[in-house]
Amino acid sequence: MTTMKEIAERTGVSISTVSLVLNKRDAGRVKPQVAAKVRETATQLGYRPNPLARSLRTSKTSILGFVSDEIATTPYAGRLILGAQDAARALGYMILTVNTNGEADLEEHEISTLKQYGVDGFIYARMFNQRTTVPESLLSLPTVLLDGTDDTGRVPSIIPDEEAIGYEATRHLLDAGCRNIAYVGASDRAYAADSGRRAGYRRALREAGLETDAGLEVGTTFNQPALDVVGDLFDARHPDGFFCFNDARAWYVYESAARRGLTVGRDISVVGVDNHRIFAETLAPRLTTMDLPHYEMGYWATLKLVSLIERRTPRIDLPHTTSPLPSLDDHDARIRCTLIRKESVV
Amino acid sequence: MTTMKEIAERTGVSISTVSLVLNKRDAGRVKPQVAAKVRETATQLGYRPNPLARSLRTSKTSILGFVSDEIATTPYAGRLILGAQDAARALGYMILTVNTNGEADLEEHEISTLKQYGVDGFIYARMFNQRTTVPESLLSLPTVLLDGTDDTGRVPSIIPDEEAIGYEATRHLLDAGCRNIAYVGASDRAYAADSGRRAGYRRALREAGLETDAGLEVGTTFNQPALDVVGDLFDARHPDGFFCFNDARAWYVYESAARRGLTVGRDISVVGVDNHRIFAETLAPRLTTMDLPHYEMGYWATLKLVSLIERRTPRIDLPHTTSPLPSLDDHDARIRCTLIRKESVV
DNA sequence: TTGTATGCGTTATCAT
DNA sequence: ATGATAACGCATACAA
Repeated sequence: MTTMKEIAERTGVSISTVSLVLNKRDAGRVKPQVAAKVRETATQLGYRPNPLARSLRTSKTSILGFVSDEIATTPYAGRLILGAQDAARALGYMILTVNTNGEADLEEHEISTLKQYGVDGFIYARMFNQRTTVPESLLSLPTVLLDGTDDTGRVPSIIPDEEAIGYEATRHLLDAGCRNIAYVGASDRAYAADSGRRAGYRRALREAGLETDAGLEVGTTFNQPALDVVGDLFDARHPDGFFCFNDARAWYVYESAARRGLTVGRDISVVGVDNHRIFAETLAPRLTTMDLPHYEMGYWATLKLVSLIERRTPRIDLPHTTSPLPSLDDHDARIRCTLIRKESVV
Repeated sequence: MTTMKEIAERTGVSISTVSLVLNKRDAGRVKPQVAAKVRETATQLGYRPNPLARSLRTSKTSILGFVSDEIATTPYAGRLILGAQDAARALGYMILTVNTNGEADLEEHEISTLKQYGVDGFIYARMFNQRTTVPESLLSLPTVLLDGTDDTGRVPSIIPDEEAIGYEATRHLLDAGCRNIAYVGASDRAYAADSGRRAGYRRALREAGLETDAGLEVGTTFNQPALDVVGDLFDARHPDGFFCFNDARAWYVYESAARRGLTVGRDISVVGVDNHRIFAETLAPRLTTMDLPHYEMGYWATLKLVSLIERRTPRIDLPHTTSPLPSLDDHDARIRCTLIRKESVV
């Protein structure tokens, strides 16, 4: 690791001068020839500043703390983190990831450890959109809530536009010709996204001139009880289209259909929000799935956080994305889910 | 953030004394009463050392670099990271995670950034056990390969004991009474685990006095081609038991069985290695799955790395685990997969 | 037994 | 236009 001192010695100037040049603070303060020489030897020696020493002086580490409760249990957590890290790299930041295993005291401990390491701000991430109380201990630093809905509205948050998701999914089924469309949701109230998606589903039906009907809306848990609920829905209402809260629910529809001799993609249409990605390998192309824009959400959370930290809006270029981008100035940025794979709805 | 300086002032001693006491270097060097007073005010003020300042002095950051290629694409990556982080926390380390998106030059850039931040060592992680060449640039620091097999054998690695997995899975089927057991593997040669599991499968058959038979071993890709291969296997050999490389493969068996009027758990037995965890929510309890010990692997990788860094074997206490633990002294630690959920084999 | 001095790599103030 | 110098928080050899 080459230091400013070495550059100073090789160039025959003082460390101060090197610092000035390398921090681009030489506007009419250092002779251009000297500056050029400094820069030259710097690149020649492969100089990279020591962020730790710098932060000792500036109390600014360019490190972001990423606090999440259950990194391990959901597969798409990775995309959240990936997006956050890509944005961080683009903006010159690193991310220190920490998980709390859902334990409050461990969470406090990890947060204070992160503060010790001098993080410049926090991303507080949930793994699905749920009502969340941001820990008091975070509020002393810039904080962004990711994939969660803040109870108190004190911190900005990045969440999927659940209503739009429900609307788009249902429109997709309507466009495919379905007229008797069911909603298979989550009965567990922890899934805050359920009500938004259901609302979007209803709006799409109303706009199409169809009646909403509570009998076509069910909520399930898992396994046999879920199969029972969906089976009853099949037998009582004979829907021709299903909007499923996630792919676990879609599977129950698929299974119930099979047991009745119906084929998804021919006799009935199914759109599911994909959480697990297993269907990309198995059921496709018989099922229409919508990807939640986790990558984009992670990316935008970092962008938002950095704009808070630096009190300026960073230049934006989000790679590989199809989602419409929210405004960084919104307190709560809702990201729409637009990616629909495997067009196979009848 | 309270500093040593503040403690020194409050206690009426010098910073050096405070440093000595707080680093437990006061063995007959500082008067016990003074030491006690220092410790008292330290806890009273809630002193936590500044790791960045310390590392500037010691060039030892207590930060580990975690380099992985595709954090996002596999769901169990999270468990690898979780295990690594839990171990890191227990040992007083933090983990700086970085992902390379499979791009070699990005990888080099991230590694050098990690070095800038002064990481004490690297965990180079793959997301499934595959042949891997560890980048040259890592070798200047202690490095452990996680869930990958090193080509050159230069760095220690933590991998699943694939042969044991294949053996245990097959034994499980044998114990359930199966006598005509098929292996549904992965045809893509990138899956290095395939050959080990197949070998374990064969050993279990031989030990049970059964013939191995290439006609009972297939390899699949995905979707319709996979369904075709498994369907042919059903029709040609009528197996009564299936050991499946992963749960995607298990699904093809499940689907093929259903199409032939056979029920898993009654007419045939299936053991699959669980990668995606979706089956816990859907197919269970009809399918027997084996969990890969990703959490433990992450944990052990960190433990191994820290023992390399500190040149001593850290105290060990792995929480919440059922896997037999490998010796830290082994160059390549193989971790057995022992967790079998949902006992439902006929 | 305790304190002083120095340096880690950087930034920033103030002379020159 | 450039260079000493101090300071950030901590660790340590050396002095007292």
